[in-house]
Amino acid sequence: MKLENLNDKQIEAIENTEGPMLILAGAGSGKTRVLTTKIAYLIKEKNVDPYSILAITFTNKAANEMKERVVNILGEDTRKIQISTFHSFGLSIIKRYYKFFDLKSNFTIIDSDDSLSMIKKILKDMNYDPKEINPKTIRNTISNSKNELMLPKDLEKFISNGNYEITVKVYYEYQKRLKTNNSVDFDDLLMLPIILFKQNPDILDYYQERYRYILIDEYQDTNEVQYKLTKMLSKKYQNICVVGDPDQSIYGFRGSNYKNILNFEKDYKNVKVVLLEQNYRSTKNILNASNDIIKNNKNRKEKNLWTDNVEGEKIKYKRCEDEKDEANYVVSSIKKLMKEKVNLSDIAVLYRTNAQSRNIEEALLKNNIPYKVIGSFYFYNRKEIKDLISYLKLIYNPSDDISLERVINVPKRGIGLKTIQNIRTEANVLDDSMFNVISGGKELEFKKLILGFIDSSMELSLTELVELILDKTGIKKELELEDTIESQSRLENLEEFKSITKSFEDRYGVVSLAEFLDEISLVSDAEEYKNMTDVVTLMTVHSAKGLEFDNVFIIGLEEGIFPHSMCLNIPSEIEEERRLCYVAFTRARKKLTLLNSKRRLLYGQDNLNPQSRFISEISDEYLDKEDKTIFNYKKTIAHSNINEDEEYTLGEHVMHEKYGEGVIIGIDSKVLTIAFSHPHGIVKMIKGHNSIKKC
DNA sequence: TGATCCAGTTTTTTT
DNA sequence: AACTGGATCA
Repeated sequence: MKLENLNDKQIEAIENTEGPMLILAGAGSGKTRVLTTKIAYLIKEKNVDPYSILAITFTNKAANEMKERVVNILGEDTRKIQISTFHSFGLSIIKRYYKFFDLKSNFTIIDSDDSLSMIKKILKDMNYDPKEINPKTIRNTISNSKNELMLPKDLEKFISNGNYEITVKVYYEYQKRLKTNNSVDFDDLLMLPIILFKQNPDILDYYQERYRYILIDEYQDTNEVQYKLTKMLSKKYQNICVVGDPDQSIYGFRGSNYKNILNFEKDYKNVKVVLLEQNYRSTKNILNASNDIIKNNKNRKEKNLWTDNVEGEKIKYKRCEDEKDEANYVVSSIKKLMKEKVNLSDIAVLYRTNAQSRNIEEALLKNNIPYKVIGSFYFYNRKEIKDLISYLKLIYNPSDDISLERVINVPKRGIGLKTIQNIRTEANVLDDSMFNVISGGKELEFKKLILGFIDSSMELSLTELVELILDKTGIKKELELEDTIESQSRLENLEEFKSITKSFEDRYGVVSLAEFLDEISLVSDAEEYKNMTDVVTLMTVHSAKGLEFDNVFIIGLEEGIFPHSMCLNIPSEIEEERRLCYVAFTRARKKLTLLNSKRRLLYGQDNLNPQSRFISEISDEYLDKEDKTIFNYKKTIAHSNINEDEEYTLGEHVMHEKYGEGVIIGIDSKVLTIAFSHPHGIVKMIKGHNSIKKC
């Protein structure tokens, strides 16, 4: 196997396959390439069975990409190789040993929203006032405990005050309810395997024997449980290769500890350390500015990231008047790039908080520039989607009380709070699921409906099942009758969900409900299923980790936004914000544009934020502050040639210059929703734009 | 039971 | 500004 186009350090990292290895890989240093090549090298040169390799990545997306790359090098039969996130790896273990945890094989995973509503209900049942006891705090404490491997009885030992006592009580009850619901929460996916291994050395031994070669990506973002799991698995053969960059540790709020990577050399004996310090991604200007920022962190191991790339353009910095102005500046810059024939897929807009996407979205919409927003909230958190998923979960796991309560009266069936309460109490008394104790009334109708779905699910495809649910429950009919803009958009979302199940089936062949539910519980991002080709990407800096783009815009670089106001007074958190900023900067290959605004409407209030300290940390020689662009909002609208008088009707056919023929399925005061054929799908456009013609 | 209204709260980042 | 939850009334 030829190791071409790799530098000495990279080759060293690849060829040393035995024993513990630490790869300190700076941003853009070809880390993913090294990892995939190393996996290929193990299989091809060292005759390691792909079955014996375990590779852990941070996101499912990264896992899929890595798998594709390995399959590309070595062929289809390496597809069985275990490349996944910690969470899905944990799930695979629990699936295999579900009996040990007192679960049934059809257990489901509850998300953190469901955890929260479960905790709220527990507090209510225990007669605590949610104003005095914050359910979120309790959820976080429970989550943190699990990430520290503490069960209720362990937490009990730490009781120091009244609130803690309540937390412990809730924790006990929470665990009990998870069990009657036949479900696990997110943190269980990591904690349960460790409990299993601790109590069953033979099972641990099986996994140790099986996974003789372990590779962990983004090691700087591992938390305590993940650290323990890694350590247990690698103990026997010590062929553990971890990759990471302490400067890119950005998940401290979730319990990640960058010290795990700093301590790696103490944790294992005879560690081989390889430093990847050549950056292949960014221009000198971008890299130098990034270095300028990160060197302000006190708590840091000095490193020297360099590049042979061109000096490149200076980094643009624009201080705007307000957030609208900021969004319009971004859009006008994108238009300029479009004129230079830049692909939209080479452009990303990054921000600190999800809420910031809105202004950008509006501006892009007005100017008819296609985009996608990466982030879970936008899709899976919508009511109609959550309802639909709850139906699916309930069909798969009828013990899932959370899902049952969610949909038992959706659409309205005249089953009120009182009835639900009665069922809940009875279930509690009998220590059974709500579904099982239903025996009469309108509830029985509902139960029969679900039982019917369970029958149908045996012979229908996933998409057909979804269709059936929307139909038989009356969800579809209700929304159609409502016939408002709101209900239209809900219907569209449900259509989109079907296209997700469809593409899921296309991709993996016939899939079971189990597989699909697992996947969407772990892959929170609907965007991963769409193949939108040439669109601008909008996302938080956190989601951008591991990605790269030719052109990057970072918006909201203000004190209070980035760094976030919650962190301003805590030095360690400011350092994390700085690492986050470093991650944002190093996503850019060629062109980086920084923005902020003097005034910003936030939580209904006008805020005057000074420029971010991170901008002040960049040496002037890399910055271009003198932006001469005179930007006029009105001018852009005129420029995009909008004929506001154009009238439309629902169902009308139109022709788009890029997407071809489409049907109007929604009309707003200013915006049209148009369904185009695959792969474009449903697109929103401003009325009367000259790119659409009636036909 | 369900619709509506009002008051109070909230917003960091995510597998 | 937007969303939640609770209270009130039909």
